[in-house]
Amino acid sequence: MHLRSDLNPPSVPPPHSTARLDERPGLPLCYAVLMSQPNSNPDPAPPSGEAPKVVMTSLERLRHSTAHVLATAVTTLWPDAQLAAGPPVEQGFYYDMQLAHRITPEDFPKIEAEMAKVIAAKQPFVRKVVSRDEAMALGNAGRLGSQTDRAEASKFKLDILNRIAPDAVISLYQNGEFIDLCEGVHVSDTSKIGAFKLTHLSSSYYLGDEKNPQLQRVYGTAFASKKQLDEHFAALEEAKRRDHRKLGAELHLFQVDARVGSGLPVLLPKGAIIRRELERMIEEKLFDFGYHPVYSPHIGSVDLYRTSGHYPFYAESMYDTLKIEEREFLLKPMNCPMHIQAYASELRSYRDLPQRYAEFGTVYRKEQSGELNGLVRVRGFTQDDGHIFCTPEQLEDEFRGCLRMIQEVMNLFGFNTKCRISLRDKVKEGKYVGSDEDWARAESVIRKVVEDLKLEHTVGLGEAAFYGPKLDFMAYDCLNRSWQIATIQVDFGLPQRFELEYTGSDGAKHTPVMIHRAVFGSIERFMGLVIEHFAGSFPVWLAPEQVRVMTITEEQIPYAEALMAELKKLRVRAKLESGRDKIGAKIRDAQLDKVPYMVVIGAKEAEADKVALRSRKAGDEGTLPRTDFLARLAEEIRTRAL
RNA sequence: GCCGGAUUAGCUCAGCGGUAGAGCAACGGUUUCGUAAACCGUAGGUCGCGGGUUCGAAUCCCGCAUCCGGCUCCA
Repeated sequence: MHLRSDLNPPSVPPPHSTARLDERPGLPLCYAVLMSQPNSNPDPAPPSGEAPKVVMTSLERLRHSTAHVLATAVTTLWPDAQLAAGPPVEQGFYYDMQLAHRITPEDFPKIEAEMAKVIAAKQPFVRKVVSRDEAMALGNAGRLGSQTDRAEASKFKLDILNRIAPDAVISLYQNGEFIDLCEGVHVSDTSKIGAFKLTHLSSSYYLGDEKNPQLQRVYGTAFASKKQLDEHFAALEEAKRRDHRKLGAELHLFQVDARVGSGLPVLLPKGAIIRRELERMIEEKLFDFGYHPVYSPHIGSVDLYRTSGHYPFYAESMYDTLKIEEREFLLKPMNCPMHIQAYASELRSYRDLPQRYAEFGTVYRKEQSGELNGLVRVRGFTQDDGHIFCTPEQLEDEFRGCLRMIQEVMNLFGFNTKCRISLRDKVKEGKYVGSDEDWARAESVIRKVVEDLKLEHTVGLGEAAFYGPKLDFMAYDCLNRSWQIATIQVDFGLPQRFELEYTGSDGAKHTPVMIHRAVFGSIERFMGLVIEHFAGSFPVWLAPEQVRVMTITEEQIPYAEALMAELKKLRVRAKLESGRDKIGAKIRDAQLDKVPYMVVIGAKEAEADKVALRSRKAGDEGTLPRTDFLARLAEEIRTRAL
């Protein structure tokens, strides 16, 4: 399980529901597009013949058209290019293509110059509805996604054509000599594209399938005006400033060092404080919600995971087994089988249920090197994992309890998470275990609770765990990439596989139901997202250094030290700065270290038993009695105020 | 893992075929000062690692490592 939160700087467009896409993941993307999108309301498509059905915002439309302009430029420069898909995406657009020339960033000016010509030519986008046969004929002549007939057929376009529903309307869009198989929608002509820029390159697999050919993907972005384009890049720069990897180094929170290993972060003292505070907060919630803490080891018999089904389901992302006296052990990839053993440690009666177990369980997974990312995607991480064993009758209430706990925690941070019901995709045979009835029962509980609470959500087909459906919560990083954080998973399967039982009021043996749940998901990931959410300016309860006391001259050191002693008694993390720097310099240092409260002690304060308070947020707050300050501070920490 | 890019002092970066540079930080000294930078000085780098080309490589070429952006994966 993995999760993200809403940390967007105001200037970056907020994430947006991807419900349409999620609901129909089987669709071959492109042909047209359908994706998420920034801004506002969809504009109606311009009327032209049989109007396209695609719904797009004006910005998406502009970007989709820019993707066609990119394709036009590319096919001018490299007529052999085979185009695949070119949709708008959250930050701009891309076009996937296959061509002999390897495009590099050095090619961008050349391509952009060619695009500028197309835009200057004011080429109209002309929509034409054609029969399947007409489209096939053009594809076979290499004419789709190109400017001329070619020796080689338009292979990807033909493939897409074959995937389009038999009764679908097939449309082409043409600008200049460039014709593309495309569902629409487009701006009226290329001159409507105000400002654009190619941004980066990557590769992609055709239709997103690893088994398909690898394509070159060119990304760009476009806006109606140069001003908006500039603002977009300025906002991106701003967003990068809150990158947890950058802040992690600047604020000495953590380090990922090759000498330890990729994806294996070491939390430095200041980062460790944040993690401890997060854990303490969760521990209080666990107590409130009636959980029993348990502890389990870092390795366990591979048989445990054979029984659960994790092995060999995920064998390729587990580390190799360790052999100890002829028995095989796994570096723990999941905590649940161990918690299951805790449940099975004694006979259970229905009177004992629900049993709720929780642990900060560290697990290790062989993540692909290209996926590693600071604290948010690592190879060893700690789940704030919990497992609830209950009767089927208790399931719904327990599920609600999990949801409430997640909401309480998210509210503490002001996180704005997105919620997704993750279901299995029945097409993917062999990816799941358990009976259809159990899957249906589990899904209905999730849907019922989500609907009762009117929780805004999307549906992710194929996102379920192999043993059951789940409700996942996503948060967003500084670049608006989504990460899974909290999750609640309903599982009828594992209790059966492990033959768990409880004695019912009827005296007969029954199988309990399990809920797997996590609030942070991965503590490391959550920390990374918290860092970005607050841009390193943590609320007092989380701040590694909560108060910095600074003196104007040496005269005030005794008073300042007495204050430090009091702070220590209150378990406030404070540091005394009594050096010979000017107060301006001391304040600047504290401000750069993002210390929430700065206390300035000069002769006047020492004399009157007061403190001159400066907050990171509001600046100089004037003087107040020492005791008032201490009371305010303690209260803010106790309530975990934002 | 795949495609592309990057890697120069603790940090941010300049240098791009001819003896390694700046600012900040660090360290030493001077300054006792009221809300975001006092002054002077010192030290600090086998230019990611390994090979190659060259009279000569931080600069060019080839491998590898790590990081960054995507892709794929994500119990």
